[in-house]
Amino acid sequence: MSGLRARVRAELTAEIKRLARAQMEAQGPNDLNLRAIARELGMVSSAVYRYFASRDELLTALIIDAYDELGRTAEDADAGCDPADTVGRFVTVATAIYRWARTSPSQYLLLFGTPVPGYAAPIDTVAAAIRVTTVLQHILDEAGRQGATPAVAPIVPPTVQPDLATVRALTDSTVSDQLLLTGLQSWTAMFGAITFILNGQFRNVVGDVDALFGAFADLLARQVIGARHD
Amino acid sequence: MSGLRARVRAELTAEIKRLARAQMEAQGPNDLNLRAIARELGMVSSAVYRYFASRDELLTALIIDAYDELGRTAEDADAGCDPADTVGRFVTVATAIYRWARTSPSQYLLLFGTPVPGYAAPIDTVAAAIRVTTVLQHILDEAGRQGATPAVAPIVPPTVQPDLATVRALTDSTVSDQLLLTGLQSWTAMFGAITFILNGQFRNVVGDVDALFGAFADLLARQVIGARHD
DNA sequence: GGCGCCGCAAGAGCACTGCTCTCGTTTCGG
DNA sequence: CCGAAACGAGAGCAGTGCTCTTGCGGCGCC
Repeated sequence: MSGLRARVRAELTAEIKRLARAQMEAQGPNDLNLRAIARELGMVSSAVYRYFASRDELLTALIIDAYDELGRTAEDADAGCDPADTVGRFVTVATAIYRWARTSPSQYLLLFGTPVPGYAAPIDTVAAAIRVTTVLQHILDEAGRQGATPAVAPIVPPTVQPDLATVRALTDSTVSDQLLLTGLQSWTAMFGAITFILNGQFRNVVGDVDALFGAFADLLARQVIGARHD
Repeated sequence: MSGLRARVRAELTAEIKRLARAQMEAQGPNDLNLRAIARELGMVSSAVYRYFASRDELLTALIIDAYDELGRTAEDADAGCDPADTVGRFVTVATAIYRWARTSPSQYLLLFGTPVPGYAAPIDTVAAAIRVTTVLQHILDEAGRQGATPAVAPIVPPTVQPDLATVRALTDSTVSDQLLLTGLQSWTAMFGAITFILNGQFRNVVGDVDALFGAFADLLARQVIGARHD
């Protein structure tokens, strides 16, 4: 096992993914071109199929890698924070996610952009996707333990209560329905803002989008963790 | 002018767009297939180019139409509201937008999904895009006139103040920077939530996404229009 | 060590795409 | 009424994802 052949294979697999990422970064996340990758590798297109059975399979591998990078980015950012400062943690993690998204927009859009046509995310991606939300949820858990209450109390629809319960179970926390629902809202708002900025939806409207996102992140954190009564 | 030929041309143009929309709805917004449209029309592919010079031009036309539909949807929803009930107006408009997005997801994603590769939205689309935001801004203006204040006061970065000023000028309103920034945040949060739901990001997490969105909309409205001191 | 198997790259080829060009025909407007 | 413009058909070009066959090379087993 682990002969020369296996090593070469691993290297080539990584190289293909690297080139694929570079290509997406250069010309949008949607037109991943197997033949161009093969060309850059000095191979013929059919040879690439020895490493990835199809374009979708390569895409899946890239998605998993991206989820992992995103998760690691969030974890690293959170690790450098004062654990008790939940507002600071949220802002720090949000900023780190935003920076990563700006650095490699095509990878971010691979995860949160429009899914490619006919592509159904395999189960493999789910595990990788949980990582970043776990970080966010841990912050929420800590806030809950500190007795935090959202600035505006949401109305929790009865039909989503079971869903909240399963989400809560992921980190076996004890946050209230209201805090959890507000947290969910803030997370989608954060990812939504990043997607908006990346897609250029604020073009010709807001110049300093970095500052805008910073203001959003701060606002979101304080909307979720509004008051603390012990 | 307006001879038989012109009428046939207008009809065929509309028919091409109709088929394009149907095709997108059937198999994702990204693979708009000119040849398939020509086939369904009983024409040869080159004939379609008499009506749209390129795939991008057809796409642009569809985008403008979609922005118009979205704007009209928002306007109609707002028209049926008590003008003074700003929270109710926001929730009503948001719900109408959400319903439209669920009805024709590919059209919504055409506007708020990942832009197609290499496609730069022409100026024509900008005018159409303003319509829906104008509705939302009018609601915010009314709230401002009533002396509303956001539930959590945002920190307004100095660099975005001029941007806020230009946004404010669009409806020559007098809302405060804080209210306007919070409004901007709520709008991106709303569109972000819809995009999340449409992209299936909540799959296997939340079952009743309709109820979830309703809760989000209500929460957002009350976060923006928090207190009123006259 | 040798041998057979399997991984590998190459090349041709299929069905498809967006788009261009040419060529008769039809329709409109001065 | 007649030339110009608009139109549809068809062939064709360059490109795509993917398949199949054909040799060549490293690998493990006896």
